[in-house]
Amino acid sequence: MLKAQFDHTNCSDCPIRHRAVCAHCDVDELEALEGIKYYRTFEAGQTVIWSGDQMNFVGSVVSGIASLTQTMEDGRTQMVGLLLPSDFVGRPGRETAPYDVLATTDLVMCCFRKKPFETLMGSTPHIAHRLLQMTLDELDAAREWMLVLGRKTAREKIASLLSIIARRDASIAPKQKPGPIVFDLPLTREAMADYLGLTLETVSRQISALKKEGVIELEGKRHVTIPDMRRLMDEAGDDSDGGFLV
Amino acid sequence: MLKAQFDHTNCSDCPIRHRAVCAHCDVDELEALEGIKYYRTFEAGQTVIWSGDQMNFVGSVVSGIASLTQTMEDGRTQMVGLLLPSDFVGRPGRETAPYDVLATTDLVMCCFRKKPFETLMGSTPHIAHRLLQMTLDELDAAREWMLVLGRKTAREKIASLLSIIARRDASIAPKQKPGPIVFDLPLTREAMADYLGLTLETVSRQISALKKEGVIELEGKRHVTIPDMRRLMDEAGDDSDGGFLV
DNA sequence: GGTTCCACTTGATCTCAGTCAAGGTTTCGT
DNA sequence: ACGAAACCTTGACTGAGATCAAGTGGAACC
Repeated sequence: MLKAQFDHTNCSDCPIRHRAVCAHCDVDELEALEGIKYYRTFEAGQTVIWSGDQMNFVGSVVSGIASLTQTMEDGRTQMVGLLLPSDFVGRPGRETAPYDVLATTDLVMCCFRKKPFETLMGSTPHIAHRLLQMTLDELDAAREWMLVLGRKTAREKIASLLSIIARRDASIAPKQKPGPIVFDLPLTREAMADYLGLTLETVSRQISALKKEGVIELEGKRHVTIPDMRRLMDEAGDDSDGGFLV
Repeated sequence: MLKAQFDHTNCSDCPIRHRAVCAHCDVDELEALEGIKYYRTFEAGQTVIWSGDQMNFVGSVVSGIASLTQTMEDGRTQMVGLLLPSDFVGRPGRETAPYDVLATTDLVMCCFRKKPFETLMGSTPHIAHRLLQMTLDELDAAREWMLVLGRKTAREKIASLLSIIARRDASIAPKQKPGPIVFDLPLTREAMADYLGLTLETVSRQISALKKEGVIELEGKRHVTIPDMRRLMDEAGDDSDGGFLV
């Protein structure tokens, strides 16, 4: 039994809550994964993969944040997804990347070579199922975000983003106290603007406004405290506190 | 061999290009599908399923158009997907619908009872694969649409929508001549506005403008001719004519 | 310790799309 | 044929967010 080599205690890099398909948590056929799994690290700002490039791996984020970004010829850009630790990247059965993947912060990814991974998927229906589930989740998140982009005001957009990051952060370090939520913004104002379909100036102004009105507290430019999560979510226009994730 | 009972000639309702998982095209285990497949029809404006409802079927659109819509408490709505003939609806492994499904026109759907369908999926990896592929396509389309919602001008949004409908229409009746493209708009101005994150007045104005400038021709309010597809796509800000579909 | 660079903030102004309002057309029921 | 209800168009005005521009604060690098 090879399992011992790959169990959680042997893999300090991977967080326990590895939602993605991963040797440590999901696959008994560990022999099949030996040699096709590897780690890659990126510095903040580096491009993981360019839109249109050959994509010969799939994988999941171990630490750091990556973004999926689309760009028009004239330079307008829209972030179409945010990859937080445990999120999966890649398209089984797709040759090229449909958008740029950028390391927003320093980034560690746990990758699998694509071909063998696909083979494994063919012989392990359980993985295909898992992947389908995850893709459906992503689709829901994308569609939820369409409502944000299409119908919310700048202020609501900012509040929506903050509450997503807060919730996501809390679930990774699930010390869910009833008290204030504290986290560091992993995105620059510009990255937030690209995610929200705004300009960085508008982002800055709205954050200042939320701060002045006490909805959030700021220490420096990135360290955020949310004294009352309920209030933030009201600002976001969300009714359901039902957990949609990025 | 039961196949004869279900082959294309026996199913006048279903279009040949049934992209979805369907007894006629994809499954040899036809016995398994007998009794779990049925047709439902809806009139324009009817609700197929409400957000939050129990969803006990999956299926695909045979004819007509359905929309996936999200609504905020204050009534703002955003369409998050358009279901054209051959598109799939439903969430294997999900209990409740995440958004409203509305019949935008008169609608015929080819449905499968969910439980047996899931069972079948478990025993037929081929279907799970197909479904994963389709979900990934939908995800790409949703993300492409995020760029439209977040970064395009009203004019570009209209042009984007028209070119999607035109392309989609052409692929269903693939008589792809190089000449002008002709089709009927399946959406009201209001529905277009909900899809594009605009108001119906703005939609109307932009369509009038495109008409005045000869980018499109209109006969009545719905019958559209596109004399030069290339020009429309320039207006949409799309560079790649690469086929992204709704 | 100063210079440089980068991320951010704030102000002034402009513009695109939203809002409010009125009127036109088509369709459908009686 | 008439009236009502959808659906669509157009105009005048308003306002949220974009654009342009100047300035602040902190970290890194000689």
